[in-house]
Amino acid sequence: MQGETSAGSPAKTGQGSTGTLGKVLAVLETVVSADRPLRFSDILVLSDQPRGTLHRQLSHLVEEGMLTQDRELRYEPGLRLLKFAHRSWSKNRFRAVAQPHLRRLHEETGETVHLGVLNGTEIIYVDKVESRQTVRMESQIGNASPVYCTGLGKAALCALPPARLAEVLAALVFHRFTENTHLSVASLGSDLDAARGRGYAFDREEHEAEIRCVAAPIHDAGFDLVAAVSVTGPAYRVTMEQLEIWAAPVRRTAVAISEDVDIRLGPGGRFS
Amino acid sequence: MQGETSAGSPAKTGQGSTGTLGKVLAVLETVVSADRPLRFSDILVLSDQPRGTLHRQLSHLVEEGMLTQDRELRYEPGLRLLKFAHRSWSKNRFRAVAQPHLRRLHEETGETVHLGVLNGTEIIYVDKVESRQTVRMESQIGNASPVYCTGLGKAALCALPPARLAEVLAALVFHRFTENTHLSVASLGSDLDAARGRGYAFDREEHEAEIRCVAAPIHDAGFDLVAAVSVTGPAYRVTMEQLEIWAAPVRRTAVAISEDVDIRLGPGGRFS
DNA sequence: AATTGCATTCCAGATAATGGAATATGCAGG
DNA sequence: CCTGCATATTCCATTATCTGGAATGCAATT
Repeated sequence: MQGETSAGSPAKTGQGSTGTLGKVLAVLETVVSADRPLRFSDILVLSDQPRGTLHRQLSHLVEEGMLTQDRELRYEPGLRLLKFAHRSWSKNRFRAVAQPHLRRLHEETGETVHLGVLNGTEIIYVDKVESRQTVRMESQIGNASPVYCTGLGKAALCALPPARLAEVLAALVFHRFTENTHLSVASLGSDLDAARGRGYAFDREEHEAEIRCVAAPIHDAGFDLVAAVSVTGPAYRVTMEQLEIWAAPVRRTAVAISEDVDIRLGPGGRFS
Repeated sequence: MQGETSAGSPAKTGQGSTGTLGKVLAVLETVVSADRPLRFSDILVLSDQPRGTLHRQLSHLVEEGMLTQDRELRYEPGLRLLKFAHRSWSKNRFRAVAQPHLRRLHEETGETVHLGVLNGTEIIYVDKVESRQTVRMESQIGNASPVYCTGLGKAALCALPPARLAEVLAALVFHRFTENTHLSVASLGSDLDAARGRGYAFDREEHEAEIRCVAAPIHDAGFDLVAAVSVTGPAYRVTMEQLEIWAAPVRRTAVAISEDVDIRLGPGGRFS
């Protein structure tokens, strides 16, 4: 009953079990995911709803502040989403527990540290610590990336019990981001086996060219929460040798967070 | 038809015109606003829905990833909210246009700079620049504060055409945050008149003790977007005299952003 | 075993969502 | 000024979905 919620692929989310809510959220997701404001007819093509229905759904979303309309009638994400997210983020207990550990890891390595939570076939970035004060949420927080091409994603998969891993693997849809991106379960699988053996996973410019990282898995006692920490940097500065050196502190951090989660959040103290 | 959407008071949001969506979002807001995970019966008391209905709504929200349930059956905000917000924030065109101006203002003053958008009777923090790398979204981004006790809020109200100002004032519900908080429309009104005259508003420890700020209004040509910039700091370091000095650069920044919005986003180029 | 305090499920009836078709609106070019 | 085209918006009979009071399930507690 709580298996494959996730909101996996960008395509169709609410198949029907959530009634009208699923459909409306699918529409919302369509608009929010778009990289430009969409007009009614754009959305009509992207969604599989009939005209009248879609129009009412959009009106309701606007009226509720989840979407806004500009003067040219195009739809854009609304401010209420930000409001929701702020609360959701600032009260996330898992993040709060992990934060001091991330800080420490950042001090040891000097590079950007990320914390991501496994959500279906995606990793959602929940926190980050970086030196340059380019800063802010802009970068990553809330961003969702595929599991198969990120250090965080692969590390998280390593922590997963076999049955659940199989589910995730079966649900993957591969997309080539760089020339190193895994494009098959076979290829990904052997990488995962190696990572599981070592206790940490690499991202060898698989998601973005010139970016590398090491990541280690985090999980709570019941595997309700599966996550990962990573240290990331530009290829010119961060060699594979360097990553091997950082692997130890990254693992240590991951273990420390895992322990803290079980202690501080207690049994049944999920995250957010 | 687009008047008092807003989601004003924390109490009851969806009155019915948005059908079932409004009710579900009200439930979501209840859970997300709470400062601790809520059990079913807690929510039952807070919402005015009957048992069966509420239970189904919560199930649907969980299934869609908007909420999560921990092992003790308590409900917490889900990760999908973060995902939505990231996109909503990172694509916000108004924020992108304003950012360089905020940076410049921060360099001039050395204190924290905020950007907020008026939304009903609240100001929603959309961006911020600060020196200390305490950093990140944690602080404010996405946070919603009342208009009547914040510099940003009062500045934004100054920009409002009389008719719309009256609407907002009529909808206010006052709450005392400090001993300086305005508690009546009369008191707020004369403060606003003074601010309008000067071109900038103060927050004299009205929202939080020991915190002061100066803020100036921003708006686009059609008043579809009403916002404000501010410089904020701790009272021991930031005197009222200091604020008077910063008023000029703050106003300049506000004007520059207003102009940029009309140029760069063009007519009908709303924000988000 | 009985009780209490929950969460969860049921199902007939009420209501709001549906969706195809008609209408309105805005903007070209004739 | 009219006409045609491409949009967005509204209508309304049908029906799927939501509603909500009451019954049931499930664990702790006494």
